[in-house]
Amino acid sequence: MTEPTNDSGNVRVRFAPSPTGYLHVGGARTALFNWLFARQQNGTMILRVEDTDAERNKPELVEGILSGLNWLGLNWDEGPFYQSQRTQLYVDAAKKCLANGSAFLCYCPAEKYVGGDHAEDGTEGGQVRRVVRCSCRDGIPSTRGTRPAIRFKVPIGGKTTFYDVVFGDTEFSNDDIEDFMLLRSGQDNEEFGQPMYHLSVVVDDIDMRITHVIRGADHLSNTPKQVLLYRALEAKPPIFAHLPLILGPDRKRLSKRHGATSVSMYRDEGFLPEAFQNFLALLGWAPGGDVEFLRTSDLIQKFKLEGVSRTNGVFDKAKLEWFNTQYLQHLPIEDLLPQVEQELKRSGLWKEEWASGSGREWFSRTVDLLRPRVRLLPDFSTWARAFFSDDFSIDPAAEAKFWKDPKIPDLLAKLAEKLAALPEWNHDAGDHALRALCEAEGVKAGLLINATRVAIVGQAVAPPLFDTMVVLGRDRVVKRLRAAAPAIVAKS
RNA sequence: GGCGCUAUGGUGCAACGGUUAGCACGCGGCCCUUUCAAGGCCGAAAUACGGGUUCGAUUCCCGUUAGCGCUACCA
Repeated sequence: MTEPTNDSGNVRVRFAPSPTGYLHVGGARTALFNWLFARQQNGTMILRVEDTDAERNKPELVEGILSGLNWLGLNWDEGPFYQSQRTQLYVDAAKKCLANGSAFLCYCPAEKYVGGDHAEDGTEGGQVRRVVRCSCRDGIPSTRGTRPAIRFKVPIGGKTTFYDVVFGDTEFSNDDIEDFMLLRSGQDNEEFGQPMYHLSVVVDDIDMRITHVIRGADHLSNTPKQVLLYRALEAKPPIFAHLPLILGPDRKRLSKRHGATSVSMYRDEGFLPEAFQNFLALLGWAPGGDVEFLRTSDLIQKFKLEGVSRTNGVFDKAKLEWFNTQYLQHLPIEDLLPQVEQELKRSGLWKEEWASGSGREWFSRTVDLLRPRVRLLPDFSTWARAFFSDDFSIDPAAEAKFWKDPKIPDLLAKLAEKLAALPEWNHDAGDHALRALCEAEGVKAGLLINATRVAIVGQAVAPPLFDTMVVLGRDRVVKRLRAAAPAIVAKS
């Protein structure tokens, strides 16, 4: 995945995370939409790490971002490329702008250009300073003896327009665009310092022949600057598609305050990647119509940039959980098995005999029996532990709920012997045996059914009893029943 | 402050000039029942506000309001 490959399709897209944090939900959705579009168009997906800011960049985070993408099944065809290793390209481009008059050497102190949220110091007569046109752009250095930075020389007057697949034709007045920084001023012996975002993005998108820039709508207002840069570098701008932002329940931009915002947290909680993908795809996009359960292949087939919403959306964890249960319940069993296998390996309950043959069949039947009641993958190791291990404990709440009746120990003991003597072992045989016993003892079948469930799986909640007994096998069931009776007596 | 974007139930989407405004999550109720889920049925719940345009506006235009974004020698 590191070597550039020749592209068969002509669509080329990229996902360009900055390693200043983990892969968050919004980034994952951007990556997903790029990926869906690339795969559908038979195009090329490029991964580019935007690590030009040496101070904020944390190289160790790259690995987490890549593994998050891998977990979601979002693979790439070229890269990862690192901008920190491509500095010369950006410097050359900036100098080209300088040479053709579309950029200038700026000697102003940084504070002069500060605006917006950072404008406390830049206030002038109560007015917040915004667009700055300093004298440097006309070749008159504002300050002597300082090292210059390179700024883009935004045209005076006129408009910059571009087409966005999601937001349509968009235009900005050039007079509203500040002369943005291309290259920082140099430190020590450097001629110039680090390249800035707009420069490196545009240079790379040109160099990598990106055809569609699919990214968060927070970049919509940045786009005219980049369009101006494309022109200055004599390149044709790509097609833009800006995606609405993902917000927390309080309608603020999703952040750590909202709990889990990193995709790795969802992986660790035990969500199925395909369910997560399905959920994410439907946040800001819909195929039209009422279908919601869309597997990866469906998404690839139906995805359309034109169908992307322009409205910011709230991340709704309850809906994500619903998607997960849908996948747990409706996935072809063979697609679910490997995930459960992985979970059992993680928790140390896995046995090699379940890997193939009759063991695999048993494993498949058991998972199939369990899955309507599972919400997250780890439930297989915790709630359903008794299905995979003899080392399990009786849930105190289940005990309190279903072992109250003083007749229970005796009934369980009798049931054990009755089951042990059964000529055959299947659902109906167990059913009949239990009901016959209850009739003879004059108790309701429900009483013993519930008590038996607790005895053999340790839980108040489990699959239907007689199916559970079949899956567990006669030996286990009888053994657990025999153990339960004296245990109850001992406690009371 | 300036510029930009957005506005359908609590949430995610649908309806892209004509529907009793649809679906899903969540919520409430009922059914099923061997626990708990699942499933089935039913219910409460929305076009931000004000003007236009039109025979007719959720849909097109303008304004207001609100939210978000950008406004860094961050990305």
